[in-house]
Amino acid sequence: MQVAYRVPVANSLLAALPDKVCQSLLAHMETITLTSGEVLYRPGEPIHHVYFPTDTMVSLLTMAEGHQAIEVGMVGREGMLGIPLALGVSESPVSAVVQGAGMALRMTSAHFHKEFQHSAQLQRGVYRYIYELMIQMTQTAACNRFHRVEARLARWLLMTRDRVRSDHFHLTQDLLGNMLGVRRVGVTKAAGDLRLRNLISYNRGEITILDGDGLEAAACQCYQIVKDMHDVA
Amino acid sequence: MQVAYRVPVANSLLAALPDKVCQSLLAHMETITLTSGEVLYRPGEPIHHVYFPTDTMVSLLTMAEGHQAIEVGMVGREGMLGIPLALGVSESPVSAVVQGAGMALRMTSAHFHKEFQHSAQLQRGVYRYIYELMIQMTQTAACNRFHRVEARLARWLLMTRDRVRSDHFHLTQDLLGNMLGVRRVGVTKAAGDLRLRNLISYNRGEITILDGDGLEAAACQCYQIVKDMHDVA
DNA sequence: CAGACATTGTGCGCCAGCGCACATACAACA
DNA sequence: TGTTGTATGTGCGCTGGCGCACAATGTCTG
Repeated sequence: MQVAYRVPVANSLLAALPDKVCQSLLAHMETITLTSGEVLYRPGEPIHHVYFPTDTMVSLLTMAEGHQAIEVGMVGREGMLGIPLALGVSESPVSAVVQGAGMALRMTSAHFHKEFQHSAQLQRGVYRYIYELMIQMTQTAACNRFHRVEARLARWLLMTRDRVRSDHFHLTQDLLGNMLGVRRVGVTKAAGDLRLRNLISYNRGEITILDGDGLEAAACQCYQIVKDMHDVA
Repeated sequence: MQVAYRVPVANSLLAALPDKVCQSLLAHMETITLTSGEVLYRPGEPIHHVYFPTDTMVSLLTMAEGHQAIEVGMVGREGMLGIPLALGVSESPVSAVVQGAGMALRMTSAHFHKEFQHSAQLQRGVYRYIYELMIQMTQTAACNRFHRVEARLARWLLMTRDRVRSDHFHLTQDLLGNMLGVRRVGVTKAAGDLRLRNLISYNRGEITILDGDGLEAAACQCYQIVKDMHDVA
């Protein structure tokens, strides 16, 4: 007789599912390592896999006419990539770019579709997550419009920390500029300021959060708003 | 014997449903007149009704710390209000404010929930719409970040026209400022410019689009992007 | 070790939009 | 007819972020 003990799953969307459902999903999944800069989806292209990050972070990016990209959402251990499938669409409207290298579970679209049809619990979890992602997106939209670069940078670093579960990650200022929708130089200035205040350190893409509380104080409230939402969830 | 002829439904989300499903929904709906400025949802408050606009337009707004609101989405005859219900959540994350006075069909949350559970077609339609709304939101987010007030104003007017199905509507510059996330004075300037170019006319809140094509030229491409998406849909 | 490249730092002029304050114009109503 | 309130127009100084250009590092590789 088999002992059914629960393997701790590092992705909280999966972990929240009943044991049976979760095991059934895991049976069709593989663990893969995502590397920084990897592009999981491109706008308009079909989705081949869904991903459940465990200790990595993936940015959702939109382009704007003649401009660089801008981040509209962030997916980590609290969520999944490939939600259009749950909405009956098989292509991604946004780019998905891996920011923090790390691990994720993945599964083919076909398998996901099958599991999704068969499990009301999975549906519930995914739909709930879509709701949360929409809140994150709208909050991000307002934030991108109103708040200063320094506060947005602080928020971004904190949100990334929460998803990657580490105070240290690799990311150049150039890429950060793309996330925040500002010039690289704008990041240089904002980051330099945060460093002066001993909140972070960085060197050639190696960023470390030194003072999380201080960074929270420097960030806009958008950080707390999105964080609270996920906690309550 | 009853003659089952098809009543033309002015809401395209409903109209796309099979006759039977559509009739079943209509049986539980009432037609109401929405007046400009009416608030249908407030963030965090429970959703009592879902709405299917026919010739009105409703703005979805988010607040940002210490700032005015900003529009993150726009719902007209192509969609519905109350999508959180379809995602298993009974409260709205955003404000929903009526911009263009007009008619809508509405139905209680309880009835909608029942119908939604029983009709796979309705689910398909609504989920598809959620997907489209997400695209609109992300595009709006990028647009709000990058494009100039004048282009965004032009886009807003065009999108409103498409939803209200009229070249003329009532809206003060002050309210427009809230939509676009800029000062009222910013709207005065941008609108004055559009007027100088004979693209629009306005007087104490009465706005008329004089030259739709010219306005499209003045708008950012975001207009076309979102429009194309709905057409293809 | 030298060269190529990637990353970060700095300076400078520019401008869209902000905040504030005030002026005008029109409408409604007493 | 005057008063009050709403809507629009204008002016002014300020600033955050932009675009551009160049300098100064650190890293990798041949």
